[in-house]
Amino acid sequence: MTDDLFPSTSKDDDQGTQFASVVPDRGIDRLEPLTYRIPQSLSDLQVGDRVAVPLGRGNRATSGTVIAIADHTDLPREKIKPISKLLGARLPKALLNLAQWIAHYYCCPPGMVFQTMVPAAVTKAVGRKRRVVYDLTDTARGAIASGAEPKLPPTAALAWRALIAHLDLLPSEPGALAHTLGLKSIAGLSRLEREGLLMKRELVTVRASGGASLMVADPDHATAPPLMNDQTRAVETVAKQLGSFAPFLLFGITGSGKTEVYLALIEKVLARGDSAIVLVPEISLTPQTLSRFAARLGGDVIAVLHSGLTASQRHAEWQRIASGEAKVVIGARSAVFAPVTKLGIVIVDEEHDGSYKQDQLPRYHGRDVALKRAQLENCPVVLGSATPSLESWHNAKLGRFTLLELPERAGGGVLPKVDIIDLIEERRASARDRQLRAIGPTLHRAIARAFDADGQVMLLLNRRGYASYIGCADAHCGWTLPCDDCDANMVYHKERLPRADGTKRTLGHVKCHHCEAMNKLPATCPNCGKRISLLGFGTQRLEEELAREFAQLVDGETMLRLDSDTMHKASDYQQALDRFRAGEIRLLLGTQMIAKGLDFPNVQLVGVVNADTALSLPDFRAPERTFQLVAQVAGRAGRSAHAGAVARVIVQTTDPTAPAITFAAQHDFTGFAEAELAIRQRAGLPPIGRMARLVFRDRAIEKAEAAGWTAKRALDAANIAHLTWRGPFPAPISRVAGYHRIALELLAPKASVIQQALTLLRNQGVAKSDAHCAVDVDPVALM
DNA sequence: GATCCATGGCAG
DNA sequence: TGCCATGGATCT
Repeated sequence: MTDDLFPSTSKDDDQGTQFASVVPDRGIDRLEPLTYRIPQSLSDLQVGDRVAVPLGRGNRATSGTVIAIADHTDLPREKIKPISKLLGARLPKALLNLAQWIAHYYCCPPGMVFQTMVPAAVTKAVGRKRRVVYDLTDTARGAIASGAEPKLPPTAALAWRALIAHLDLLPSEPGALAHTLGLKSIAGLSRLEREGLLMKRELVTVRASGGASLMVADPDHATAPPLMNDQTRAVETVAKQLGSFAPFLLFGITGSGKTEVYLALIEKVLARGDSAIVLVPEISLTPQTLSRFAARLGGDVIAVLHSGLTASQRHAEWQRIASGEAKVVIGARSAVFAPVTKLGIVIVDEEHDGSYKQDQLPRYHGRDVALKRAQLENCPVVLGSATPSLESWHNAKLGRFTLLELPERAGGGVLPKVDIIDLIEERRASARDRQLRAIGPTLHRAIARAFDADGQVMLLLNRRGYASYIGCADAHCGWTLPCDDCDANMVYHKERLPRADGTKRTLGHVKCHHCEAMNKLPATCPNCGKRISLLGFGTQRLEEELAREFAQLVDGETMLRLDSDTMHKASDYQQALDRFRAGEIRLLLGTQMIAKGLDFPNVQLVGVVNADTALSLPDFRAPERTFQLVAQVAGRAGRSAHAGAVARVIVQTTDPTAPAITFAAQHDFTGFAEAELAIRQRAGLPPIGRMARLVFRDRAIEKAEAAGWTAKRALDAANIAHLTWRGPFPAPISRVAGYHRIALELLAPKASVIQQALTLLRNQGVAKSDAHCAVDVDPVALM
């Protein structure tokens, strides 16, 4: 009515025009989306659609997500640009809400979240093919249903009869259809089109190319083994909650059959017509794991998302999920964003694993996002672990999560005996021969015994390279070789490169593990001119020592080293584990990579070469990580009752009374958790309190410090109740790749208080997640 | 006076 | 995040 009273030209232009709120895929740190006009050609645009829009003065084409559609806008008309085109992907509503929660909770730009949610291959539509196909019209369907043949000239009639005999061929491209129907030409088909019986339409498909085949169903796992009582109880408890939000902590010792619980639950979810998301750490995403799921659930229903996929495979898998064809999604951290429509359950296996936390923007935690998603979609979420994070354990103790326990091994096997060996004692005992060894006499004897009994051995050493630092041979000089650009020592690496004649030459160099710096080993100490010493043990040096001490160990033949230097692709890792399982490899050594390699029945000895490496880090979670590492690797031994052989675990440490180690040796998670939680309680640390961490980085230390102090002063002035903060102080690694790092830690008893502080800092522009400032909410590593 | 480059504001 | 305008520093 007001239209008649106040006619305006722009109103006429606006007739029927709609506007979309679009979040561009950029690190634009503002929570308000941008408004775009929806052109006539895109009138079927929907909320959740991924679109291309012009952005900025140069109107650069940018991908973005439509989060709202409205009939009008208060913005001046001339500011508004039109949406360029649809990108052919649509996010379900729950993911839109999830993205906005993440942007707020983790203090990061919403566009970055959408960019993370939708794989680049999907945005770029890698492998997409558009085909024009023939399909039946409604008239044709009616004719077929009635059984009456329409009146047609001879060629068309011939085509029609051929067509109704092979309806399964539709939709199909005209040429191919004519050929498979045995027609001489497409003339008959085009006549059918003119008669209104066939129509042309566009069919969009994604062709996945390259890469290895994703899954082979493993026949050994085709049928469900009978569940034990605890497993049945766990399945029933969770199943009762299907259709509503309910978090569970499935605490099951290694080998207790957590996977069977997951499978049984997924079967129930599928029976309801719902979908399931299974998160696993990237390293556990092996063909073994996948084939077990495929054998039980059927490969067609499963989609896999992992780093080894080609771009087109990733796109194809994503579309299979979005279309509802694939109902079970298995993947690493980012699979929590799988665009399933009717989510029935989320499973987070090895929920304690640190790799669930993304260490780049957006710094989200896959497990916590899984919990939020389950809450938004009203479904249960099951967190599984043999060594739960203290966060989840605490939540279970408080009754926020329902605790489900699997205290027994499925095959009836027993947990191995763990011996703690004091490295200082060992060195004293072997002081006579002057050679410094990584393996003390006790572990040495145990390895020999395991070989005598024809068993296999796994050794864990959580340090890459040969020598972890380089120093002057003269202890009085005290010089060590640092990285020029980082606050860290250079690590000596010894590469054995093959020569043309088949022999190998040894090439040594020093590397920085924080930046890409690489140098030659200096010949002498630059400080006093004396000799250089290679100090500390890494996996390469351990490998060399083993080859020297045990004649049966030949590198690459009977012994294999597994760390990020030898494992370049997922398939290398896979192949290594296969060779170990087959028994060809007698001894497997490596970093924490070896702690997760499923089960190896013939492992008689697991050795932790130095349990102190993780324990001595300046991070309040160091004991928790040490406990997890020792407990997880110990679980590799004696997974099945092996005839006549008692599996053994030896943990070497210079701190044999450390609770993280003694509790792990007794397989006593509960004891460790109680002791450690008491410590956290006293310090107000997570999970009792909540934490966020700001790291200010700059090439100029004064600037980083100034930013830290500005933030601190803003907090001082804000006077937020129950908030405490520490710093600014230099981060434990105070410089990385030339950037100084100044940290400020926020602590509060509740997450909401942390959120209040971050919102304040964000609004004042003091902490805004960019190149100069990293905001880490619920950090898992404090380095 | 021209040009180079670090810095900051902005994107509908 | 990535672009572009801005202005101060530096070279010719």
